[in-house]
Amino acid sequence: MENYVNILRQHNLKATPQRAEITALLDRHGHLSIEELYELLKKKFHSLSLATIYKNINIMMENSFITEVKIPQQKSVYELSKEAHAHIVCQECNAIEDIHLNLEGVLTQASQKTTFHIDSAHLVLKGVCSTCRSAL
Amino acid sequence: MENYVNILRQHNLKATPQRAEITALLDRHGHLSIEELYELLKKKFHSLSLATIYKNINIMMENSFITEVKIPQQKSVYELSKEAHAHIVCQECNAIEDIHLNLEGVLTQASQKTTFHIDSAHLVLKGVCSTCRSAL
DNA sequence: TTAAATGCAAAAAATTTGCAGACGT
DNA sequence: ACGTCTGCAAATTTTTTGCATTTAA
Repeated sequence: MENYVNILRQHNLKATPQRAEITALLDRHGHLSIEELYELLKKKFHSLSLATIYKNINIMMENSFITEVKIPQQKSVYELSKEAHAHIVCQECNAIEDIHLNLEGVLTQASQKTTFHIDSAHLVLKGVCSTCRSAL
Repeated sequence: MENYVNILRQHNLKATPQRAEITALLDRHGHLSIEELYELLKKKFHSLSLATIYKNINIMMENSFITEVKIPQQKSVYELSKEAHAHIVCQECNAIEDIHLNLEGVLTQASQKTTFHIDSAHLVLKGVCSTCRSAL
């Protein structure tokens, strides 16, 4: 947990216990929605306010400490910022996995087909995870 | 406009004037947010209710007539459903362009790196359009 | 010690619902 | 004529804000 305190400070965020726990939860779970975070945080901080979560999510995003992942047909989830990567989401159980892909090919294609200068790519794949697939 | 009436009916939607106009606006503008739609619709239907927009957006999505496009750091926009394609968004002026890309390469990569069975891909590119670029 | 964070309550914004009257088919 | 849609008002849900108190540094 001392770990999380340091990484918070590196992002110019005061290391409060609530923030350390948010960090720990995101680290452990990978991706969590606001309500999921709230439910989990409340176990440790009984008097926790939703407002605190929103304020922290917002400042953590401003400081590029966490990133929002917008997923078609679902609520947004948040993750600790890391190098660019894609996501794959299970349509059955909503499990989310990070997946590192080489997008050079598509980015080259894209630059040829548009007059935009491209800065970043956000890719979300939808499918069915192996657990759900074997359960069918 | 007769056109829009037909395409609405093909999707099992009663062709009301409000719906025809929503269709026309999406067809003309490509991508619109809820508030943009509301502002534009109000010009034609002074007594229009936001509730009507929400109800229509929802039923149109259920009937796969329109599709929501979720964009990082911005409000969602809606478009008439068409064959799968990616989007490129200007960070300066929020302009959105459709872009058809061949994703075979990444999908192949992805299937090799995950145990998920992949059904669809949602790709949003971020960058700067040529107009904004020359304005810098 | 001081600026910033928390928690609470209230406010604002976004979305949904219920219902009476109007309208599409 | 029937079932659905619209518009309005009210209800929910989601997110933000203000302020007194606490707390990290």
